[in-house]
Amino acid sequence: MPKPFFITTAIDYTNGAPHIGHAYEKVLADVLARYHRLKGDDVFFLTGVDQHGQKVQQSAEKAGLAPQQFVDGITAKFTALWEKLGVEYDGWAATTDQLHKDCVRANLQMLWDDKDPATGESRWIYKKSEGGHYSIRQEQFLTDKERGPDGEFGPEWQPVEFREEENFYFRLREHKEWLLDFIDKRSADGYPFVVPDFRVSELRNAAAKLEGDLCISRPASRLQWGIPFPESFGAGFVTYVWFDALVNYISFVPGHDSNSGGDPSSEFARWWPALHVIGKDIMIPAHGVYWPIMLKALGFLDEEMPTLLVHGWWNISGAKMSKSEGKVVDPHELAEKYGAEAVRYYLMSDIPTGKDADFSEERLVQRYNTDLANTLGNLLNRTLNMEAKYREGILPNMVAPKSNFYQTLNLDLWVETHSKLFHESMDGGLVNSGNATVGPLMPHQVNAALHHVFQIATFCNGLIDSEKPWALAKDPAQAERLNAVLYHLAESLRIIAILLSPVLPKAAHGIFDQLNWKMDEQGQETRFQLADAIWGGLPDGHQLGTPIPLFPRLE
RNA sequence: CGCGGGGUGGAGCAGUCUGGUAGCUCGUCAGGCUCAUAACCUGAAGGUCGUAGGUUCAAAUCCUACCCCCGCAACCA
Repeated sequence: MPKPFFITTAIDYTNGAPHIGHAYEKVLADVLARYHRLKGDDVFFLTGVDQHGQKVQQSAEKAGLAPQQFVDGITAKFTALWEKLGVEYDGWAATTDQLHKDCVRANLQMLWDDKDPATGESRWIYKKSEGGHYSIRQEQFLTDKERGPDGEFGPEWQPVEFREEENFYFRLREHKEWLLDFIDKRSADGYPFVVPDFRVSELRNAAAKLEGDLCISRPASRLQWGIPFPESFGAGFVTYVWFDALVNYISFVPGHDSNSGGDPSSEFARWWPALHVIGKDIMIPAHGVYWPIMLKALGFLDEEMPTLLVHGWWNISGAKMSKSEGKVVDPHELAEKYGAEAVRYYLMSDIPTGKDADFSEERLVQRYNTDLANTLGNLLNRTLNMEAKYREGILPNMVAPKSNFYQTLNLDLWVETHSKLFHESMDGGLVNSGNATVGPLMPHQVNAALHHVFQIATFCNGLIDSEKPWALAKDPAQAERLNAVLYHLAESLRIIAILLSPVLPKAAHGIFDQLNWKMDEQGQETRFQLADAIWGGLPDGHQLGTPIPLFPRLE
């Protein structure tokens, strides 16, 4: 029975075109999804777009379009980018989807109907009237905390007006202790709620300061572009964006019945809970505070809570990305210029998961040339050329160890060791080194995993130099040794390609093609599996393909 | 004393939880090789690990104080 793996990304706000940060998050999730597919897990990868809210409404008005028309246009830019970058999701969460709207409304209804017998009122949602200074820009009421040193509200809030409003509120405050206990419990269990774990303390501090409840409605008078509250709440209310957007993680899961709210079917339960890949800016408060409390309200148990994978940011020349200062990078343009695989490789290799990094086009080119063109591409090329030159492309029978030479190369051992390190970087957990346990290791470290794969390629390049196949070829007495060397190189490349395939799916297949290793001959229908990454996969007398530079150098 | 992250050879980083010859990629310099995408391999130079104390046989790593940089309002992952 394959293990289910449910992974989501933040859904992107359709108020502007995608930039490099959007691309990073989706590629990261895609790589993790592909890795789990490679392991043979059942994967459901959900991503999408957050289409409601005041800003969209305003932007649409400005553009002279109906809101749906406007978001459809922006949404198309996102889907086109994912296609270009090879982001292959299984579910598309668009918040204007009827399925989702039904789910949000069903959830609200369920929380509303969950009455406290003592009072006859909902245990989760209450209505109250509040007056105060309202920031139109922020879509929120302001408190004295937001006042500047001069006692006035700063330009970041303007325009501000006084306003009295009746709204629905979701109870957060009374669940603060539960949330803190939950966060602590998960950490104590060695399964932190937030990865990387240095963010746990940040979340904990924020949660400890939690006061007040969350306003989850907006009067239709000022916001039409949203999901209307169910009629039982009374007319004229639209759902606040986070109470709408977060629910996508439930509504688009297969088997979820939009009418059942928090009473999911068994297929839903099989997928749940998720690994939520999000940016550090939306951990507090949305995903780290609102979401677990919402899930608790909907009847999810502590052991059914998700995990947050919080990634860092790509800065532009040392500073935070900024649209207003023109500090943005267009991933579409980048992929046009260098190719999708180059962009994927750069985004995955040049940032430690969870931390920030500096984006640089020069670095992209450098990493491409060094790792992909020189180390790996050239290794493939020289290997196949030698095969063709010395053995007419036919791999000698080296499936089983046939000579002492085989034992002395140690390449199979090296491949095994670094494959293991590759998996440890991806999976995390407790890791043994020598006879001591040195874990727990943080999971999802794609950059480290890639490093280990390239260690194999580097070792192969070194082996070629020390074995000198061109010299062996001139000495008939060394035929056996040459056979062993050539077989080892081809076999290593095959395994490298499998390990690399989550990050570089197209290049991996390029390597398979050149090795002439075909899926149908291996009894595979759609994709290679991790199970194929064991030593000895290339059969006796295998005919290799023609060498073609796989990663032409960028200048 | 608001919160969090960071300060490690020329550049970018890992290592810090679990103290024990300071590691990786790039760059520089010198050699080697010729199967290969002017690619590949080997070696060298270069660091008092932000500062000052403390603990210890031993500190980049633990403790204390301090200094500096970044994020915590918007567009925005």
